[in-house]
Order: sequence, then structure tokens, then C-alpha cells
Amino acid sequence: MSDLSIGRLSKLSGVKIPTIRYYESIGMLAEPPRSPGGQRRYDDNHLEQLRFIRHGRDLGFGLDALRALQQLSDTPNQSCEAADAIARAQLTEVRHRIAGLKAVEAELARMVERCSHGVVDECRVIHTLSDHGLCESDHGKAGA
Amino acid sequence: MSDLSIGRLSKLSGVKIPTIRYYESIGMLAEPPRSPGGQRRYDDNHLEQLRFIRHGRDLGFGLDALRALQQLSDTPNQSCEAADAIARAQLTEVRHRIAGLKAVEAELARMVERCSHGVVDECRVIHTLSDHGLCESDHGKAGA
DNA sequence: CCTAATTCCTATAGCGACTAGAGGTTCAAG
DNA sequence: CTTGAACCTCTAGTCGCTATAGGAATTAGG
Repeated sequence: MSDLSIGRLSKLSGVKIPTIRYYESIGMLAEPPRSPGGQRRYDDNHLEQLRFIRHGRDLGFGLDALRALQQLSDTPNQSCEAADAIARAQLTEVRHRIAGLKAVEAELARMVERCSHGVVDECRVIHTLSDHGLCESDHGKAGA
Repeated sequence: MSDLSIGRLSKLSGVKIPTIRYYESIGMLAEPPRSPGGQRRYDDNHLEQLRFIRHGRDLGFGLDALRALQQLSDTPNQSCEAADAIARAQLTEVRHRIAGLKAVEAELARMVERCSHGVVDECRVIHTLSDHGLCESDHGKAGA
């Protein structure tokens, strides 16, 4: 209803202008009508849609997952099993990342703590990087 | 010394072949000599260098940071202050990410827990995404 | 020694999710 | 009606790889 310019939509949603246009270009956000001069004019539905995306992104969902969730929320009579599954998968993923990062944190903390603050040749930081054998934990690949 | 093919280097270092070539192309890994037919022939120095990179990447360091750390480790008489600073910055970064992810984890857990397992219309997952007001915590942007 | 299977080569394009810049047009306030 | 802010499109860049195509070299077996 409110006839929002892209700038106002950006402020209200917390999503940057180029990102809004990007979302439109990949079909994440509905194409809005245009002013006579060709500028985008949004309404409250767009704002809601964009907040949904923003919130989902903040929670770490990928755009594909959000597309699926959007579709689900458009058909409210369906079972929410699918939505639940997506959220649970995301939760698992987040927990994995936390675990990985904690292992990394521990090793970085050890490195920094034991740094002799002398010359590079005796530096624990450099040495630890050079030789994984010096690590205590199995930090595999840290969460992206 | 050991005259390694790229495939053997890959296996010994845990870094994939295209990634090794990529590192060379951006100047992260020294260019090796070539066989008469033009294939790369590595030695133990390359292996060490690559393990250094690999370990650093596992700890979440960016390639730029690793380049800096590499340079430092090549000049062992310098003070290790710079290396220490880089590692500390990384530690701070990792702790921020963990904090962000924990907030995200909490909210995802709440969403999933309270899902009524009924229809989408009443699904906590969808509702929470639609309205950040339903969240309890301030999960800003989750760590990348 | 020859063949066949495997490994290697370059070059280009794509991933996710944006971000930055150039160069031009439209809108809104005074 | 002017001015300056906000808007437009398009291209290219970010990070750290990964994938593909279309060949050339190497190595193991017979």
C-alpha cells in the first residue's frame, strides 16, 4: 500500500539497495511495479517478504532454503514437516560449525598464549602452523 | 628432494590438485620446476609450504594473513610481534563468530522445539522467520 | 617397444551471496 | 524551474575454491 522507493524499503528492511536489486534479479523478491520514469515502487508485501529473507539470512539459511520456506509459507494448509526439516538441518549445521570453531578457538588460544614474544624463530604461532603435530586437538576444517 | 608429482603432493598435503594449481596461480605457492614434458615436479619444501597453508586455512586464516605469516617465517630473526597480532586478531574473529552462531543456535532450537508439527499456518518455524519480534535474542548477523 | 590406462596440462567458467564502480536518468524540495 | 539527492542499468570484482573441456605426458603391463 505504502508506495515505497527502494531507498525507503532498504531502510525499513535493513537490506542494502544493491542487495534488493540482486534478490530481484535472481527471483528471490517479486518484481515491483515501476513509476512512470522506471523506478521501483514497493508495497508492504515486499517489505514483509524482504524481512523474511533478511531474518532467514541472519539465521544462516541459504537462499535456496529460504526459497523453499517462502513457498511453504504461501500454502498455509500444508503440513509443516518440510519447514521443520529444513530448520532442523540448519540447526545441525550450525552446531557443527560451532564445534569446529571451538576446536579452532582452543588451538589459536594456545598458540597465542605460548608465544614467547621473542623472535620468529622461536615463535609458537609460526611453529604451530608449520607443524600440525604440535596441535593437541583435531580441528578438521573449520566451519565456513 | 623427493621429486613429487602434483598428485602425490596432493595426497601428502591433503590439498586438492586444482587448489594447488590455484595457489600457484595467485602466488601463494612457489612455482615448481617442470619435467621435460611440462609437468610440475615438487620437493619437500613445497610440501612443507603447502602444509603450512593448509593448517592455516583450517584455522580460518585468510590467504592474505597466511601470506604475511609465511613471509615472517622466512625471516626468523625478526620479532614475532606481527605474527602474534595476526593470530590474536584471528582468535578475536573466531570468538565473535562463535558468539553469533550461539545466538543463532538458540533461536533455531526454539523454533524447532516449539513447532506444533501441524500445518504451516501455525508453524513456529515459518512464523518466527516472518516476524523477528518473536525472537528473544538479538542474533545480529551470524558469523560467515 | 608398444599400447592402454592413468595422470597431468591449460583455459575458461561457475559457485554463493553479495559489493563496487561508471555513467546516465528521474524525482522531490524549494 | 533548478538543483541535488536518489534512482537506473551494466559490468566486473570479491573469496577461495571447484568443475569442465579438450588435449598431452607419463607409467605399468604385455
